[in-house]
Amino acid sequence: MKKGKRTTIYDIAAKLGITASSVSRALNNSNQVNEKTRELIMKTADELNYKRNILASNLRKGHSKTIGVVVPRINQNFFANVIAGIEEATYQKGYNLIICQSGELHDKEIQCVNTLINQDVDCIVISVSADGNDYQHLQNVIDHGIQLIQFDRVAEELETLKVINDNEQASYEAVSHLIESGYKRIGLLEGPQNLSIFKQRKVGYLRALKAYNIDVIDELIVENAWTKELGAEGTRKLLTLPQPPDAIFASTSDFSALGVLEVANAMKIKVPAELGICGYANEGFSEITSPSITTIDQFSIYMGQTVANLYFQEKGNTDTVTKPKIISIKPELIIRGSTAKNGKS
Amino acid sequence: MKKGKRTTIYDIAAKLGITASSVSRALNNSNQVNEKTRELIMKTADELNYKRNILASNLRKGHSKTIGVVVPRINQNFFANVIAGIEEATYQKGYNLIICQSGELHDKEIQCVNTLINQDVDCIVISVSADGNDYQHLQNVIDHGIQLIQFDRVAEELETLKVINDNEQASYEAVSHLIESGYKRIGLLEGPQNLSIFKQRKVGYLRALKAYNIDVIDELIVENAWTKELGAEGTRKLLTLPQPPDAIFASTSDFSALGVLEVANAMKIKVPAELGICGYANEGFSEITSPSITTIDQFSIYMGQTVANLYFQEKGNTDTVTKPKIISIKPELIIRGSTAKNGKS
DNA sequence: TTTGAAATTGCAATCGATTGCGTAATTTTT
DNA sequence: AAAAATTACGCAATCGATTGCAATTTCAAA
Repeated sequence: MKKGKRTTIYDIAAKLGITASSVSRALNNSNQVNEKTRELIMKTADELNYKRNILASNLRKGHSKTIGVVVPRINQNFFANVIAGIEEATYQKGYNLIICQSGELHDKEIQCVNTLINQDVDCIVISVSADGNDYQHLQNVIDHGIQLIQFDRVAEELETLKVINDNEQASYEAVSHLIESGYKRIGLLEGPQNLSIFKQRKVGYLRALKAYNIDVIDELIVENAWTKELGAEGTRKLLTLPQPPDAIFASTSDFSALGVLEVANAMKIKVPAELGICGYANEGFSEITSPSITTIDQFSIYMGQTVANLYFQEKGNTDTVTKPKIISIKPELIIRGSTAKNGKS
Repeated sequence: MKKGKRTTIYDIAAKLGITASSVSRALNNSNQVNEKTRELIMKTADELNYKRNILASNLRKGHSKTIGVVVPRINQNFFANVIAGIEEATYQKGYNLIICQSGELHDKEIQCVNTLINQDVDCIVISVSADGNDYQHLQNVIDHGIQLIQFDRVAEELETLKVINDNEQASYEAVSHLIESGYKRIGLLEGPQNLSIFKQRKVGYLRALKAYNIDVIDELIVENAWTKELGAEGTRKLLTLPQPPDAIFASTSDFSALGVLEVANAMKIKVPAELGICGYANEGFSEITSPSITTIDQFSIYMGQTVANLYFQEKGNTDTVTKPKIISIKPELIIRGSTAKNGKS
């Protein structure tokens, strides 16, 4: 085979003295073609090393069998796992994935989405970036008749399909666990409140305090502490307070929880005896710190699969208007050493 | 805009009473179109919310501006980083990425590659799976005139573009470091030898021993210990030997190094005083274990960028035959607590 | 042997954008 | 103002596969 020369259905047809129509039909398992000629076609296709040109096929059929995914960062555990889950579920159905990363930049996110619309993807799956809260570009996706599925970080005001975690409940359970373990002054490291996930986690925190009749102390709540560094910084602030907290819920991530742990270590504050720590996301490392970090597992791979299956399910749906649907996955609290105040873990 | 109805260049042309040719030319910044009409076209395109149908465009142009990536697992730090690097570099050039994971399964790898050929990708970037060493499917890529770039885990016998780490040298330096730190009996956890990367790391290990006049002791070399569990298993075997090693080079990954560390801890063997440990890959967690693990950084994001740039560079190359080219990135030894035998780290 | 129904195959348009070639319109030159 | 040289635009084919409709063939029933 010559470089750059693909064999087409016409080549096959010519060789067999028939029409491309029949070749196409044979290749598509249409029952409108004689069994004998089908076999002949298949054999020849194989001999000529024929590979269908999907571009042409999709152009004709009006779909691309491609799903676009936009995430802040591909190389972040949670997102990598979700993508892995999506890939697994979509690959089986012959769909391809186009991956873009927004890098937490709203502008690049818009660019990515437009690129995907151009690519004629059948569906766009997105977890929005942290900055910006104007969602015209997402509305645009819908207007183009492309299925839109949001996951994890979602724009709540947009009525689309969504797959989320029950952040509030998970957060509530985490804080409840801290309280029941005997911690009394619980600090909160919170994330950017324009992201609903962080807002919900804060609500869960507040609800837990209320449930246990604990007053909310504003100075124990640190804004925007969603990286390891910011987490460490917030922790330093908290632990040098006249009345420092005896537990910190790093609601943004295990990374910030790690920052807490390192500061505590540096300040010779004993974890979990003098300070309880709870993170979020069950990153691989949370299990191997010492002490290991209590955290919340989000079932990220499963989340990806759920997104994919939701798409296929809705695709089969012939209703003209897809009604918004929200699937909520309940995360699981993983109790580890960092909150074993009384030796129980 | 109606759902499912995209505006085409014909719509624009009709509205303006001109031909699609001019619209196309205007949209492609051809200089064969009057400035006035171009502006008119642009404005109308905007009004009609026109988005170019890339499928049609690519079909006509004979390329897809798409690069296919096949890795064993997306959600593995190293690969996620490489992909992030590729994405970053390709996105700027208007290229898209289609991602597939082979799951370390040779058969699925073949499927993935065929899918990508079907998709008419301009280039396939691959890191081969661990099982199987028949590379007909890769030859097939070349035969289809698609650029093939292998990275990290490469099929050496295939003459393609490659981006690799200098595994042997890195391994040599790691083992040299162990020796110079005072360790004398150095065990090796090796990976599947059908993967060249693991073979090279073994060669580096052997070369270092030779350089320092240390005899190779076969019973200190454990085959196929490339997960945390297998690493732990191998370590148990090594440490119960009549003459156990005083250092272990987990040449496969930090995961297996972690396995080593946990077994050592369980057996109350002090690291680094009684046992030195060196891993590979600089996973995020290697920094936060106690002690932290000495390891080798592979510059994974940079590797991804290098792959992408290599593609663009070769694309510009008009030679009919692309000669094989290998770019080797020198990894860096990161010395940490797990090898600080004499207190020096 | 005819007739009718069913099974095959061919014809030609279509998906949307691009581009070589040719013609008309505009500008420049003399 | 006519001739020459540009410039702008249209025509029609093309990329490769799919599909409705028509034409032909096959086969069985009458």
